[in-house]
Amino acid sequence: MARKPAEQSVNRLDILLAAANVFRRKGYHGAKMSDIAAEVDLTAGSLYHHFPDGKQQILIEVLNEGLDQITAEVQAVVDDNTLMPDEKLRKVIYTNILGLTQNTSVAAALVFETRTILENPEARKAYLKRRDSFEQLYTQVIQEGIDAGIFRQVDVPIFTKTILGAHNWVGVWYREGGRLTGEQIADEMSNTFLAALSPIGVPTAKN
Amino acid sequence: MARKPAEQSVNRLDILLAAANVFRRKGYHGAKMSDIAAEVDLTAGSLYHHFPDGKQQILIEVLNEGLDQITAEVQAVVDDNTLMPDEKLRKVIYTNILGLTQNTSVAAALVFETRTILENPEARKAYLKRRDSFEQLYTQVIQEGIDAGIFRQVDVPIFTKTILGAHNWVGVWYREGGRLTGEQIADEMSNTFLAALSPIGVPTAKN
DNA sequence: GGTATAATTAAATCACGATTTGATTATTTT
DNA sequence: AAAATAATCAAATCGTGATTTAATTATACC
Repeated sequence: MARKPAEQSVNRLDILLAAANVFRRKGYHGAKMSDIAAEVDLTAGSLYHHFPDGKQQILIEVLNEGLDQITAEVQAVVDDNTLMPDEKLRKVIYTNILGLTQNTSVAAALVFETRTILENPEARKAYLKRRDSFEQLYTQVIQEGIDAGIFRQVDVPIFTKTILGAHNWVGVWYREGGRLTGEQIADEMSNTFLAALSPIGVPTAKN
Repeated sequence: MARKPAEQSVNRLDILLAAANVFRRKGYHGAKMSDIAAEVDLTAGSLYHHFPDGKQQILIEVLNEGLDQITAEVQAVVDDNTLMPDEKLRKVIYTNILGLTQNTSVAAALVFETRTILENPEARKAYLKRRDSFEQLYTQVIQEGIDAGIFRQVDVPIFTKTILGAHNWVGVWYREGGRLTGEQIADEMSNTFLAALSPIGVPTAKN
């Protein structure tokens, strides 16, 4: 039954990537089906052969695939029990940022287009669940470090959102061929957050 | 000539605020002129009396006003020469975050809708200039601290974007009436970045 | 080679939403 | 209370863009 797909025809993944590119340039609502189609040398109507449920479904799959992939990469680090909390967090941040710089279109979609998917009641719940799981990876690692006395006592949810906000933004401003490589940026940012968690030298709030 | 505006009629600022609210809920492209109008008890057509140039002009003014206001608040702190670099940065961060939590609709627009304005060639240049000036406020304060030997030697542009990314994200997730007040969040986050700049306890990169 | 299925297209359809237009009502000025 | 101007509305207009449809071409399977 399941016949081998033809070699030259486009597949779902091609289309998702193309869509992510167009979304980055114009945003979801600004992206015409014909724009996405053109990106893979098709006509607008042809997309409905691959995605019968249309434009919104394409967005949903871009975000789900994108989030799942980055989650898997980070999860692998979290599951590595040979790492101390500080090394682990450093590697988590590094992995996360490198992932974003390697696929900026999807990274940007995860920042800018999530809101759109959240308006869809069915997709909403599933997506929020995924996103919470992802966020959990960070809270978990940070909490472990605090419990182990390696990190100072921060407000874990806020610190997590601080990291994630900084990360998200990388997907927006990073451009290949810029002053720094993805690796250098990932290094610098993991240094920053590790320093922020260092238990010594905590400044006292003056406000 | 300039007659006093009628007491009950809506003014431009009402409309800009209303638009920001709708933009937050639906995004610029998802926001109908009738949605914005309804928010101030008008019909879609009436908006053209106040904004002859239409929807995009409304967005442009929302972003310009919003950015100008937050810039002014931060600038005032930067100009205070009685502050040491670390106190100054703390206060800058605090002020910035508090500003965002106090007007989340505009804050969200500054994150999500900037891309739209950048597609408009005329508005683009002016807006980028404003945004650069704003970013400069941070790079300047951070650099001063490094030069004074109070901060460790970070990559200033990256550190700035790290801070700004974290800030931007506050405007997205913060909700009034949540676990923490805007002040508490501002405190926590300024602690984080001040700690990150602390010259002692710098962890060595292991990647 | 013939048949079933997949991939694609060109040309409708169809709704929606920004903007325009031509009144109508309110307010201010004198 | 006119006259002028501002604010508003209801009802067109008008283009655009997602989706549908019916046909055409390509590929896989036997």
